[in-house]
Amino acid sequence: MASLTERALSGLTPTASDAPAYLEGLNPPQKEAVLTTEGPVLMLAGAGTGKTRALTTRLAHLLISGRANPWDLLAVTFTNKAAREMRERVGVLVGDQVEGMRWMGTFHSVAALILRRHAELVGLTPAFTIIDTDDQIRLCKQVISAAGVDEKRWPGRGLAGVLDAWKNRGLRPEEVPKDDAFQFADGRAIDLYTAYQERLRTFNAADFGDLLVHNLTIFRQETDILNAFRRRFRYIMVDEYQDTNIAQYLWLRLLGTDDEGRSGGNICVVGDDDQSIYGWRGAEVENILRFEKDFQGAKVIRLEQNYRSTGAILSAATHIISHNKDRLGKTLWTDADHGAAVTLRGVWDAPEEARVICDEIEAAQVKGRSLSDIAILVRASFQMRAFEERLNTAGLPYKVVGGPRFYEREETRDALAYLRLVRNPDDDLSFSRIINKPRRGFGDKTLTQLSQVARQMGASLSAAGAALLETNELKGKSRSALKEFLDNIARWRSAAADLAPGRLVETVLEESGYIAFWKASKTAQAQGKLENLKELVQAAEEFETLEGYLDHVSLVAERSGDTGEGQVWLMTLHAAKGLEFPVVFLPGWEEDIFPSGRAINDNGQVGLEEERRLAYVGVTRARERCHISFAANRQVYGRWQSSLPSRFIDELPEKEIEVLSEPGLYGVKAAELPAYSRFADIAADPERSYRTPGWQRAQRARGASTAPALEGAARLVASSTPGSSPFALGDRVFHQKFGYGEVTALEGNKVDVAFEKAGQKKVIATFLQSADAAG
DNA sequence: TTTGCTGTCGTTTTT
DNA sequence: CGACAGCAAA
Repeated sequence: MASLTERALSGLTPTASDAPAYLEGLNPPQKEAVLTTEGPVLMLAGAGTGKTRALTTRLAHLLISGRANPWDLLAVTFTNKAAREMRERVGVLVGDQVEGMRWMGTFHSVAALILRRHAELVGLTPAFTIIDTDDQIRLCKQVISAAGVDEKRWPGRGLAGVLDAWKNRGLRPEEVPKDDAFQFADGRAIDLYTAYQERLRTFNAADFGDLLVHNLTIFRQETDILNAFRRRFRYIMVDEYQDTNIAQYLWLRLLGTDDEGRSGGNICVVGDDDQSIYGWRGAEVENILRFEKDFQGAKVIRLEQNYRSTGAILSAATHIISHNKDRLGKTLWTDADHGAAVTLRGVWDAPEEARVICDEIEAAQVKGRSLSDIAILVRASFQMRAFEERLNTAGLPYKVVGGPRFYEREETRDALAYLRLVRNPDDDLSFSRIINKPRRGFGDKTLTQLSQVARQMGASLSAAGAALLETNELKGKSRSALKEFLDNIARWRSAAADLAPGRLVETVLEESGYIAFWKASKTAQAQGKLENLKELVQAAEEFETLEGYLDHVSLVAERSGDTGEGQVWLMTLHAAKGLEFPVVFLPGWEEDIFPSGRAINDNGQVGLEEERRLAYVGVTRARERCHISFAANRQVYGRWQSSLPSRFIDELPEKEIEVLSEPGLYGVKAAELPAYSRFADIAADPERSYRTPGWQRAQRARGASTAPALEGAARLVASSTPGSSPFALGDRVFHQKFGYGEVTALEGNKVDVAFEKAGQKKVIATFLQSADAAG
């Protein structure tokens, strides 16, 4: 008897004319991914292969074919943005039904939903508060100090990191391997974890990691609850599976299993092992590499046809990623034209890199390219400064993606603390945040006193405060301030039942004097903060309950966004994942920057492979044009350093690359890296490099400013044997940034120089002149 | 309470 | 170098 899948797949045969319209235009693997509804499915979707389309069509197919009700579909993503996009696109296919998909959201929002239903099983009430990273760190500090651990040596942030890592692995305090205790505070880390969890429980709060870990606890303890969810979630979809951490993986394994515990549920995970770039925050590439073993009978479907990039760009990306070892393996291909070559350019330093790129952007704009078609993707945010400066001078509007978000701002967090305290008077973190904000004469000293009382009583700050008011211990201003504060909270609390969230927020902010506090403030940011508070009230007006609103803010609230229309995009490579742009600039391809020296230092080969995936992600963002560049000198922490071109540059396919650099820069690594000498040849060929528009533009742009040193260097290399240095031990030399020095060692094209001012450095011979010539 | 000094440290970031 | 935290002094 034909399985549902087989019957569904029969719709693919040419004779069937009644294939549903939503399948039209899908390629065969995409169709297969949509129609293979039963059993575990791993959809390996390369960059730009129409993953989201397949995924949303699959959801639509499950609904339209009547296999699942909207409210029984579990569909999880990592970001709210991805969840929203999925919702929109499924909505286009299925209409109103999408409204009923309440289990479509981020891992955290779905886990929070489940936890609210069963909070009491982990010692919380359904109204528990979700605390953010900042509160987490503050709480860690408190725990550290309460435990008498040296706060100098063991900062709160460090503990928060350790706890996060454990929670990412799904570990409760009693489950942490004993040896791991030495990751922090000389072996006391697990005790601190226990104390931290106890305090969270007394506040009736959970941090982000807890949402998942508590879910695991509930599922494991209460089989009935787990089975109820298993029956409900007959179909599960997971986006970006390569980014899941262990806790999320365990969560999915529990849910994606049938009642009898067989790992054969209808779970469909979508991802790309080549785009796993979040190992450093707990993601386990292993999860996706292991999927076929974890879920018996899993079907692997590869989406390999790329609809985004030109052949040249794809070839560059494929070459780079092929240097990684642990891969499931995919071969991307395209019907698109080969397109323009990927360009590679070496420049003198970061400011020049920014200048050259901005010149190209201006040139593209003149040719009618919209600025919002162009993106500059950097490895680390410190690289952005040079670009921002240059974009400003050039008068090019730009939009930085990333940075602090709305709910992370001081005023938002203060306002939220008031609301949380209204909902949950035992929320000590919120209490201590706002008890003296605005200033009420209840300062740190009194707060410490109150904390001690609270600890002795085993009660929250609010409760301890109320008890303290019964006695005569507090006097004067601090007493009246505390009384007024607690009375206010109680009054708002009783008012909360009858007031809409928007009205409540307004009332609280007005009556607490918080608004007045900023109105009276003379700081430059005060006006903006008041506007943000208004925005906060407006946002609250869209919600029916305070709970719904607070969850929205802690789990869903997003960056203040504008569209970036007519602006150049500037962001990190991480932030660019999932996006695409017609024109992409990838600056800073230098050793230590990209690949990041720290990634390799901390994680060796694994770290390097993740960096390489990041390079792959970067290149595959480009649709039409991709421009890679590197600088020979860079200021790091205020010191000039010479840098070597990234090893990833050697992993590019030569024939796809157009070298636009000044020829002098291509002596750079000839000695070490074979690819380099070949690039050097290309660069030395006037047909290939000197006549390119980029070269000519660079010539023009350079003008007279930095020219002498560079051309000096170029001349020098031209007259020397490639790959060897023209200097001898003891030569007195001059370097543009480091000044005068003496050669102390020679190693191929690299020279050790004792500089008079800058000290001992290893530099590239190309950038040295003999001191006489410079003199 | 604000100001200013010193010291530290320095990827990537979502929830 | 520069951001920021923590702390001492006014």
